[in-house]
Amino acid sequence: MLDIHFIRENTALVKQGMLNKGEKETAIVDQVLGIDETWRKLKSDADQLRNESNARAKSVGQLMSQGKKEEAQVIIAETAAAKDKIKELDAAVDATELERNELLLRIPNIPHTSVPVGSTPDDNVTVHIWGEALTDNWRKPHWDVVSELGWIDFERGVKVTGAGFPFYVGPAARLQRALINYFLDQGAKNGYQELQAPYFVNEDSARGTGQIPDKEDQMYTVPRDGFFAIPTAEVPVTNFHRDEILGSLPVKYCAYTPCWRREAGSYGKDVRGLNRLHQFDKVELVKLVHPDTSYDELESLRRDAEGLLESLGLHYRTLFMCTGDMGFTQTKKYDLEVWSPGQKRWLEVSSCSNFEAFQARRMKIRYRDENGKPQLVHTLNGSGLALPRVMSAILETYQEPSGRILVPEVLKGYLGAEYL
RNA sequence: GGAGAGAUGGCAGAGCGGUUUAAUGCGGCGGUCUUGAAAACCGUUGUCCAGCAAUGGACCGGGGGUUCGAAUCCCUCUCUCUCCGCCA
Repeated sequence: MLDIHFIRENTALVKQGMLNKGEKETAIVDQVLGIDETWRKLKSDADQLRNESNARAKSVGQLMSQGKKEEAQVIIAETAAAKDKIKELDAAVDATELERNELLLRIPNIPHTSVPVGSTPDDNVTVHIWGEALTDNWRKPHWDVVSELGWIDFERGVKVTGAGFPFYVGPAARLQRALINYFLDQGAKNGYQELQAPYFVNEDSARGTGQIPDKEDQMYTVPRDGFFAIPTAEVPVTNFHRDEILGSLPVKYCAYTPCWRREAGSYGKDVRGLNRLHQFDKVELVKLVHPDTSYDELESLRRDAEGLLESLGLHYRTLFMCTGDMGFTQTKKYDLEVWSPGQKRWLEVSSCSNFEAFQARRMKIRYRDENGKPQLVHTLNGSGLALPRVMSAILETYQEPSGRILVPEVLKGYLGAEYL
């Protein structure tokens, strides 16, 4: 969430940022400012009454210890009315604060000034292209490849769980495992500490990274225990340091986890084969950094992710996302899209974002500045990388006319074979 | 799952109804001394909210209650530890 002081002092900027992100109206900003003003008034009234009450209680104590019981009784009698008033004010303060915070959670982060203003994917800017697009017509889409070879069993996945929960069989399972190991090893080389994280999180964690409110519907839940199945490792890994003051920055983590997403409303070619699943594997990169360095850290994060695609020899492009195509929580975002030669289309395999202090404020993740005062860190994350679409791209890029699939050079050591 | 014990500042650890504005020690920071360092000594050192500031308020695991007054008493929840049970 945004700082209420910032909203107070930069009201127009916040409203413009909301509009650029595609929000239809900004009334919520005025609403939150009004409620904040009420809250501050109530709070100072309550503080003052409490101050008087504390002073009275203290003088009762003094009189009692001096044996002046009757004088003490007089003050005790005076106190009854004030007591009720304090209780009443406290209730009003709490209710107002709750309302204010609920509204604050619903105001999006505002885009960085460098971000192109736009409302559709056409307004995204391609900032980097690597490799050449394979366009041979003999290349089959990955779903044909895997069904002919029996490497991915979608039907049995439907039987056992439902659509979007496939089984990977034999070589596909091994390729998946090789990719996970390769990504984690590269993460370690780039200075990210490996973390094995919980696959379920509590409500506070889901709120910390911004899944709650409003995006609950994207997550699977375990109602009986109050858990959410993680939609990305970003949630547990960023929350690792929730409510902490960090000793040194930056802090960099990589983590492999499965991810679960309900993906309500998706259909058609978007969900064909491995394009969009309810459960998929991903290696995630997370950084907690000093505010002065966060945009440099975003560039190096992006390069770390791009390096993985390059070493795998996969044609990709990097998009600088426009204001309207960014999420609720980001200030700046790059998407990496890999070329799928069988489908002849781009597939998103990584999203690298800076959140500035938006998540850190919710999670109270801080460091100490040169004066020893706690300050909020900036948080960033990026996929490094999402597995199924990388796998599609490999199956389509490395297939030979004979139907065999060559193993990318960097994975040969992991798989111990030339061909899958 | 059952029984018992516990949760206090960066850490350790007192306090169990009114000089607690949370003792004391360690650690951190500043200083004296020293060519420099160590040791010793002196000072200082929590977080959050409102306020330009002075200042005021909140916080002793979370929530609620008793009281003029709660770290301290009561209820409740969560977590940790010890023992028993179960178990990959």
